[in-house]
Amino acid sequence: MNAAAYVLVALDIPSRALSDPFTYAVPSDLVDDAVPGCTVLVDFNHRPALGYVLALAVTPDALSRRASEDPSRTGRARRGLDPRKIKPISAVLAGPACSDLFAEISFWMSREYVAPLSECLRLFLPPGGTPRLRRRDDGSYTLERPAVPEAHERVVSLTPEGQDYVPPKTATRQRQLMEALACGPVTTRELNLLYTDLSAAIRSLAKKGVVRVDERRAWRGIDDATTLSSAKGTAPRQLTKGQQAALSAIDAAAQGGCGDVVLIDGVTGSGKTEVYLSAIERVLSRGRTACVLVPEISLTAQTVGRFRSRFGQAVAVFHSRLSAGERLDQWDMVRSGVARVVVGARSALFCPLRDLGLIVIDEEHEQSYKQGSSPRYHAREVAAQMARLGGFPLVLGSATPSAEALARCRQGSHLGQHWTRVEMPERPGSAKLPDIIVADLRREFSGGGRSVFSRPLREALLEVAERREKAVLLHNRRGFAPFLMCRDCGCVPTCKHCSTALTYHERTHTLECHTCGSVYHVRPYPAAGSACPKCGSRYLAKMGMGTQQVEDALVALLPDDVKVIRMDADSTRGKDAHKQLLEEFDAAECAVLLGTQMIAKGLDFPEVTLVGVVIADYALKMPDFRAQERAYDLLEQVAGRAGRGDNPGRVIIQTYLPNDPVIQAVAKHDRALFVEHDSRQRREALYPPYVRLTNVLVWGRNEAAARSYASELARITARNLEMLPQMPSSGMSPLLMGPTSCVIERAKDNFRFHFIIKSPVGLDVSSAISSALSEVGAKPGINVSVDVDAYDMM
DNA sequence: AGCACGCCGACT
DNA sequence: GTCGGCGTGCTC
Repeated sequence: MNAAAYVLVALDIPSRALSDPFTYAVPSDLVDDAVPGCTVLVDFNHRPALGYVLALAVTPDALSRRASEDPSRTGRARRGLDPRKIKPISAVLAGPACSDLFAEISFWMSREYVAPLSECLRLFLPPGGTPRLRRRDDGSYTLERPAVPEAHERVVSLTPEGQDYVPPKTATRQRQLMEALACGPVTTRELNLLYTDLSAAIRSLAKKGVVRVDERRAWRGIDDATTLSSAKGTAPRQLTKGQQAALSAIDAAAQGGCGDVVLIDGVTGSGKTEVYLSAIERVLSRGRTACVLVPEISLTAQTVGRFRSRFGQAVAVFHSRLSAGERLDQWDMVRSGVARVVVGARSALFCPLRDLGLIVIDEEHEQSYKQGSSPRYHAREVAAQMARLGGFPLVLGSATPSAEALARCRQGSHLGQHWTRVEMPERPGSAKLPDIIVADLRREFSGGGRSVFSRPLREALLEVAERREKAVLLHNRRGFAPFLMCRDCGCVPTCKHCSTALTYHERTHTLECHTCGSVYHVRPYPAAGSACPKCGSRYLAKMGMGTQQVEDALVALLPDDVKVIRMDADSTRGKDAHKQLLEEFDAAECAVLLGTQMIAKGLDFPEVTLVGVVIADYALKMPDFRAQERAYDLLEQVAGRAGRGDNPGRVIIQTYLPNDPVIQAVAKHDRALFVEHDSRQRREALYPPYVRLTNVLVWGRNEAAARSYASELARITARNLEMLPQMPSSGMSPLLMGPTSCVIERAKDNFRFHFIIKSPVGLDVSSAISSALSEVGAKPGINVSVDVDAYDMM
């Protein structure tokens, strides 16, 4: 017997100060249950605490050595642990529920992203399914068990003896039941859909031994429509050259066993999904499992359907719209091994797949792969780490790869992994690239045009109406919202608690703060009573355009028989609203789909002959070094919606900046033009991927305290950065800028300060910040958030 | 995180 | 003389 007497436990207390695991002894009666990944109750500092078992050992030394061996730990070396201090674990509360890599990946994430270990571990836990400890007012603790119950269903089947049973002539219900069971077992739920209450018949036939009823675990979250029609989709007979090249690159990476990365750089419609499916097929045939990440926005029934029709029952799906019960069941499908392929958003990376053999990240450049709250990880980086540890390939796919991925492929390797780019240029079938017309709004304006639509777009829309075709109109509101401005003094109303400009909501006549949610009632000019908060002028007027306003202009322009469908965050709030609106657009004879970026991704309607971009400039002129990349991606994607059928289609982009390189590159179908422009700018201004960029945010109610904490933290961090072994080959030393107040200076009555670190790739910024944090120490009322490889720096 | 220990002011 | 404020420090 090799019973482990000791375990390494990570406490479920989210504090950076408690990110080191603790050693506990295992009483002999718990030896069988205390396995890695299980939840335990321990006594910690004379009070109960929850923890997760990370590793087992026969002696306590083995565990402490493991922790101190870690070369990245910069604190003073862990002294030998006094064996008398070791306490036993009190109980095992839940079984192991984790993917194989959970302990190593949590450690890595905790260090890399300067996050509490327990926050990283929680990502791996069953959704809403672990016990929690609650402290009551009297100081005692109570254990809360998971609130989401498992679902079961009952299956009725014919017994061997019951095959030939003939019900009495008068027993209609029994005959119906026998009829239904003739082609195999049926669930009681299905019987209730087809017939009226058969429960009495089931009961009496079960008593006679003709049928039997089995209860089994039900998997909520599987769309019946897609599984019932699971006519297995098969691979196309012939793959394109590009697809074959991509597959052999993936094979080579799998053979290598070093966790190499393959970037599939293929235009929209070049068949990337087919490459994923084929690669997954090979992984499954080797008895391993696969995980596919898709941006939340394109996680539609269409996408999931492709996987389910190929792999049927074996596919679990994770996205934000699942209910708690559905989420738990999908998760259990993975844990129990029923599902061997997972398709989901960012967090699907952490579901309990065993023998993971492949990770695919589709639309690799998408921002949504970066988590916006602690631990602020990037799914691409976590996946790369998993691939490295598991020795399996990571496949990235994109039509507009991120600058980061392109740079690593150009380099050939990154942090010990090979990065290979495979190009898939061809668009199968007859589909041709659409013509792109840039409509110069400056000229429109000076010519007296005050309409939402320029002449070319107006005419094109009318032609679509006349020819009974379809059009897609993009109105991107990200980073831009309608606001009020005083025409006399130029003042823009801002939130009392936050310094953000308030957005104007026409329907409710309210100004809303999108940082804290405050609502102010106001009416703009020409309503009576409109007034500027500063100078009192009546001319407080609306600026910018909401989707509503574009919709109104569209309805006014087009004849009544053209259907106008608006799709944005507001109109897709309901459960299936997204799907319903798309179906409506599909069914219409002649229609215009007007929407925000959600319409740019993944929809495939061959009858669309016109794509219009109402104004491209909001996306371009954001104060963010990635704005150009995002704008290019958005325009490219939306342009790809045209010309999917036989008609090549037209794209019209309205802009005040017709000479901008991004617009030019899109218009000329020349990505190289954009990549060259963007990478030159990034290199010159020292932005990723040429450096790593880390944002450290400090906030608190007391302005002076927050400011001085930020400068102290910055000072110590700068000192630590200098102490790190430098990287002369990079040609730069780390740079710390700030601290300064944030773009959003105040939020929810907190004052916000931040500093930014630009460091050579490969330098351990995280440890410099970590040790600065523990040196400066926590201060009540002051919060710190560290964002390594930050995306949002407002 | 949370709680104990500890060292200085205003109270029965 | 004690009660209690919350500033460091430790928890396997």
